[in-house]
Amino acid sequence: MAADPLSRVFAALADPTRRDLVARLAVADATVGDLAEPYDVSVQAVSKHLRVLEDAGLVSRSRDAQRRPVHLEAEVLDLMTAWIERYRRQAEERYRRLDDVLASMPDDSDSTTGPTTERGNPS
Amino acid sequence: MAADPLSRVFAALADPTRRDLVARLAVADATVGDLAEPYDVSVQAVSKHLRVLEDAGLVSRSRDAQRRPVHLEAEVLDLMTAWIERYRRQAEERYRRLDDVLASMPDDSDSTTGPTTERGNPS
DNA sequence: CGCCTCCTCAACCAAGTGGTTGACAAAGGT
DNA sequence: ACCTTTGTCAACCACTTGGTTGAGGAGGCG
Repeated sequence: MAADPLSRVFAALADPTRRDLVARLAVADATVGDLAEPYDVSVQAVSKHLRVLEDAGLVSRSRDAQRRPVHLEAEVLDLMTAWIERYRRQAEERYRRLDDVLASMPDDSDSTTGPTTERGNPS
Repeated sequence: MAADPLSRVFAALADPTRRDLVARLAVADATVGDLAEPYDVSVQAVSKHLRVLEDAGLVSRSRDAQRRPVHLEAEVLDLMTAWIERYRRQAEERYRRLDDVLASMPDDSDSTTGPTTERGNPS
């Protein structure tokens, strides 16, 4: 399974059931049984989902008698927002610069096809 | 494949190669060949990755002769940040309230074990 | 002690994923 | 007109995934 943390977090949240679990855990800690109840899948399936979330660092399980209360570790979410925001902003910045270029260019029928012209090719 | 848009976006970014593609596309549009060059996988593999990104709405492909310049559609990222932020904030809020409760409670040796006590059990 | 509850582990299965290779369409270059 | 470049489609493969059932461990309860 994907070694890097970021992939694990993204993958963990790529499942609707898992996202719903996170949503519910944002409200309150809960036991596996409580969490499983609304969905019509087995408790084992939910337990597996929780393990995925745990491996992603999104959730922690402690002990309370036979119960294993699940707790949301929300900090990991910042990892994602950091990544996302970085590139969203970068893309925005690029569009802004492109607009500037286009604005300062009266008309040039060759470059209207695409911005491919200013590509910085590696190697 | 996961029907809902949010799952598709999360799943799309759960792969390091795909995240790298997004990162590079944030800088500039590029052709499939350009994008494939740095990785030591086939062009077909990259083309597949791009399709996943496209299905997630993260990327669009146009035409320029035989080339198919790929363009990043950064707006979809907001879908994710919206989701993430919502629950991160909700969790934070909860911790704040819990702190308040604990602060207003001098000492109660029974409730120190866990916050399980204030669980709102359904049905 | 014996049972019942809560949960995980193990084995299995169908479907999806990331990769490969091979064939081929589309468009230019010569 | 050919050949080359650029990219997709299709078939195939190993592996992962989300689900199932069955067994079992850990810990109260009568």
